[in-house]
Amino acid sequence: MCGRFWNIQFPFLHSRFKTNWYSIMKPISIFNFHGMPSQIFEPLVSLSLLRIHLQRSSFCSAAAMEWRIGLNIPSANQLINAFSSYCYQRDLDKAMKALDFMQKHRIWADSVTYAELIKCCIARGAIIQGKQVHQHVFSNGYEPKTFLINTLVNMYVKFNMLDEAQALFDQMPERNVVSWTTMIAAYSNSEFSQKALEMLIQMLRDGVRPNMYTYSSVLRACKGSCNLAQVHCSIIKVGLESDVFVRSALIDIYSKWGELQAALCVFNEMVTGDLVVWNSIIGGFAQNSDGDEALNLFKRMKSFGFCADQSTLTSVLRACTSLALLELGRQVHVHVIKFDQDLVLNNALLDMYCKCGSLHDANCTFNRMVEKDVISWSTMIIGFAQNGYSRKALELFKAMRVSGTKPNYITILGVMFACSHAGLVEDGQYYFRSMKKLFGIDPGREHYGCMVDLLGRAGKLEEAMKLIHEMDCEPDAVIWRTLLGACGVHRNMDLAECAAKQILKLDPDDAGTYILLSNIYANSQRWKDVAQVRGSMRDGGIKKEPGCSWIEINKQIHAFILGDKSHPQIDEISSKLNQVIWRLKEMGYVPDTNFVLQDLEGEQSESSLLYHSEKLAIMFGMVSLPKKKTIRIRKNLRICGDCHVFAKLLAKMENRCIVIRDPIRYHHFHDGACSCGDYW
DNA sequence: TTAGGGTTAG
Repeated sequence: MCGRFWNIQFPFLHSRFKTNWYSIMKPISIFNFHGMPSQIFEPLVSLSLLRIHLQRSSFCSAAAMEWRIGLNIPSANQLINAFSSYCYQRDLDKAMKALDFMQKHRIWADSVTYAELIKCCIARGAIIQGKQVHQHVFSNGYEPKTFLINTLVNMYVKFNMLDEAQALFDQMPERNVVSWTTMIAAYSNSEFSQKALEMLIQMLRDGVRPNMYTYSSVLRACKGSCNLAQVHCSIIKVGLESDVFVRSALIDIYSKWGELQAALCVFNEMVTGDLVVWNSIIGGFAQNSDGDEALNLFKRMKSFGFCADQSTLTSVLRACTSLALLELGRQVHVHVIKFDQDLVLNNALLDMYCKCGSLHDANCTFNRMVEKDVISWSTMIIGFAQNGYSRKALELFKAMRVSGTKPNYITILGVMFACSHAGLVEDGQYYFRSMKKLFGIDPGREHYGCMVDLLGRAGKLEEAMKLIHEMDCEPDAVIWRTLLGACGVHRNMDLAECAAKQILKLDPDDAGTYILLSNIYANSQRWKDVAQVRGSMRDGGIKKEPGCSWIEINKQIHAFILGDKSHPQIDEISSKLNQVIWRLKEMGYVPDTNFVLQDLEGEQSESSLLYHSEKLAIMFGMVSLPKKKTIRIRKNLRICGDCHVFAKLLAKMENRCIVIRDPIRYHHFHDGACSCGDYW
């Protein structure tokens, strides 16, 4: 019992509810209504019976007992006190029974107690009870304080009942900064984020000064740099730019809009920050694929004495994922153990192992996870599919369905990716045709893209083209590029020209399209057309992105670019490469100069082919790592056919695994074969 | 005494 509630805090209760025999008698009928057996009302009921009922029965029956046996006479104060006690104990059922009693007898508690009850309703998702509290505090002319109405508005927001929240907000006789901020936060988190910005303007017009709570909420509603700049100016004007909540929200929103330099400026102005501000800036860089900077900031954070929490580690893992830093990722895993039950962190760990090509570690992590959600399952399915284990991906999808986890848009995309990369045309078509019926998911542009890939790879180019024309939405450059790639494989010149035309309409500077088209012409000996494509590229100043490969050795990342001889060990690497090629040629390796044509910027000779960046990176792995250690490479462009053959033969000759991650998928080379089954 | 910031899959 909370002593302070023994004092009547609302003097008007005396006038509304007089504690006399008449008023005490009234509850008796209520108690009977609640089902008390009539014999309980006999005056000679024993104390032990009372104890039993106090333990088993509701507040109302206990209060009735107390009154009947004359041990205690419940006054309005006592009833309010009991109600408060139930509210603070979060005993919702008893509190609601007491509330019902109070409602019938026009008794009101204080705002703080109702706020506690509302918190309890929110925590339990008890909408009906929450509405009863709302009705009670507005009944019989009672005028709740602004504080209490704010709490009710917040309750509707938490129940995702924005219309009810807005209606109550509109009825408020006066609104303070909390009232406005509650609604602004609600709209910022909703699909009506523009409304949050409109409310900020209305609030200022009403003469209510926004505070740090308001700004940290409204920032999330900013769409684009224009809104953001205006809100940022407003923050500076009211002198709130140094608040850590506002600062982290600013960093976060600038990062979300890709304005990392602006985010960094906000961060660098900080004199005393907290862990969340550090997490905001690290997360910002990690999410914008700048893993290097994210890791640098993480090092700085540690030098300032901050300890990483689950959010920090999640971003650090994401940085490792984008850079394919398996060894560093493994070190982070040691710290993840501290937060073993954190689902989001475990999902990030799982993704790191998948994207770093270590499926064994990924599978162990997945199997150890106590809690799995749709992201965990999707990550593992996509991980299997991208690493060339399509059958395992489909088996896991079946297990997911058995587990009862509902697949979503991305899960189905992963399943279709598995089908397209394993040539499982019938399975892919089945999932595509039945996804709406089986899972309630409408096929989106990406699903169509997977189907075009599936049909195109299988040589069903006309069917792929037909599907593009059947799409509900406009096909984008990615879909046309997929078709163009398939036309290259199956040498369909007419369709290739049509697809290339569509891509260049949508993305006129796409170097990849010019190169693909040029290769298709070259493979058919159409040299005039090859020259025309190259001329267009030259005239348009369009340059191919240079091929680059990265390898992690002793926590250092080494980058290799075709023709770049700046690496300090380049002589050793070149010498090793020449030895290896000589030995491979003895095994029957013949450089496939068809692929020289892909490299329009480089020398068109066998030597340029032999110095493709992944070959250099593999050689550096060979001279730097222990003999049996897997060599893991990440590269920015798709692997060419010659490097693919080279890696397969080398893996067999050296009896070691080589893993190459390209922008689309992974190649695990082992014993003369690749996990992609030469189908990529 | 009500309102606020950072983390996961294509």
